[in-house]
Amino acid sequence: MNTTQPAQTPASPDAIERILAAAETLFSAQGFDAVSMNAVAEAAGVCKANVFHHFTSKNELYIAVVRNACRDAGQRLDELGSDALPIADRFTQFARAHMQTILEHGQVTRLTLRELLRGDAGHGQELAEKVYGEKFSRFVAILRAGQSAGVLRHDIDPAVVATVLIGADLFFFQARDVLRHFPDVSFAQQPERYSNLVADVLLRGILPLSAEPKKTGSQS
Amino acid sequence: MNTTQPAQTPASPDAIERILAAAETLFSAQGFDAVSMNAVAEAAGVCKANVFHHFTSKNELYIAVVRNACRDAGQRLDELGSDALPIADRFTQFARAHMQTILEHGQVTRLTLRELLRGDAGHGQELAEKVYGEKFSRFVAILRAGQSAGVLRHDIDPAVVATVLIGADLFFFQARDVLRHFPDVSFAQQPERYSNLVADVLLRGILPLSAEPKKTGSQS
DNA sequence: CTGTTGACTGACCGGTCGGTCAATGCTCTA
DNA sequence: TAGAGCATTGACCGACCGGTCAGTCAACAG
Repeated sequence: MNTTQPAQTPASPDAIERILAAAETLFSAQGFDAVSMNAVAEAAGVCKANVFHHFTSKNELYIAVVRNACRDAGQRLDELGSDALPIADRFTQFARAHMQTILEHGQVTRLTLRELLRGDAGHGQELAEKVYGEKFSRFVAILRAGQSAGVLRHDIDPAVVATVLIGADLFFFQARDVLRHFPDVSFAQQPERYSNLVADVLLRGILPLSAEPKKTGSQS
Repeated sequence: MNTTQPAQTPASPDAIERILAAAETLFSAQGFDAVSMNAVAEAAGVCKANVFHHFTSKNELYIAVVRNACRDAGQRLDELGSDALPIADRFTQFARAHMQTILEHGQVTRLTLRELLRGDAGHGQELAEKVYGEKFSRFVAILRAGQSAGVLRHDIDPAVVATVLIGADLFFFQARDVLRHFPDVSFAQQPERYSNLVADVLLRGILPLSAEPKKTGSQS
């Protein structure tokens, strides 16, 4: 007789989640090598041997953390449907959503960047490919649709645009604290404003394009 | 009586350089924590104690490596003078030079990116600020000059353009191996072509800007 | 020759690492 | 009540870590 759950394992799933949460925090903050299993266990409030009971090795725990963390990321990107909007607004909207996702899931972002920097055997590199590949393909598809509709230049590579946008956002995320000290930078602490500025540059370029169109408004 | 140098230390500077070179290779490839002083010593062909004889601690060795490595980077950027060239060509030239610098000094780039990802106490963060700040300011100055000359849009933030370009290049550098597996990406192994494409997008934007200007050539 | 200096080494230190293992609960079944 | 099954634990292991130390050796100075 149980309320709802059989409670066969009174604290075990709780422990697993606590371990994963603690490991995610520590790994994203300090990196793989700098985090000891003892530290994970202590932060999770369990014994170290218990961590090894649930996860075969440190590597498996790390992979589980990455996998678990990536699952939640990149969902906000789905809210940008609204095919009715003009392409420029959709683009700006996507840029802003992407930046928001990066900032809100800072731990996952850091984790992924660390994984990118490893590149050794490709532990979670497959993860990065899968997760980022999803975002990437979706964004490229939007751009391609814009090209087909004639509202985007035909002679650009959508994948380049996507790469530039993602790179610009990730670099902003990584280098905020450094950029803050550059005298030319005024947006280091205003990610939303940065997103808008980036989207503007990517949309219209930096050349006045023969005759400067002045303020053309947004569209049509 | 000596030729030129007293040669008081016949092999010592050689050893120091070998240690620094080995440490740079290892640190950039595996990161700070994953590299042991024993590995550095072995790769340098000296005893571990000798490494500690020349460098007080592992941290000091790491800082020396970063400092030594950063000194050489960012020199190729000086060759982009040629004020006579039109702004579009200068921009493309800078973008290509920046990418070349990143790729040629791959170890330093990786080292700097790792340093960015740490962010803790800011060991080499000052280094990153100094080195990257130099490139950054120089590039921003070029863009500002272009604005003053009226050949660049006035309503853009040059620092944003610089950030986007640097971020796009660094992300390309980090994620080449991942991007290679994306079906939409055709430039993962052609950094020069990627540079040109990025420069083109940044210069002209992705919007056709009312009437598509067709192939405008490079410049009047 | 003797004395000094500094590069260099092998052996070693305390400590921490990832990982193992036997034993102890605790819950559910019968 | 007996016991199967799993979560949990403390004690423990060998390996390796960053760092130290006493001492060797070659090159100079006097």
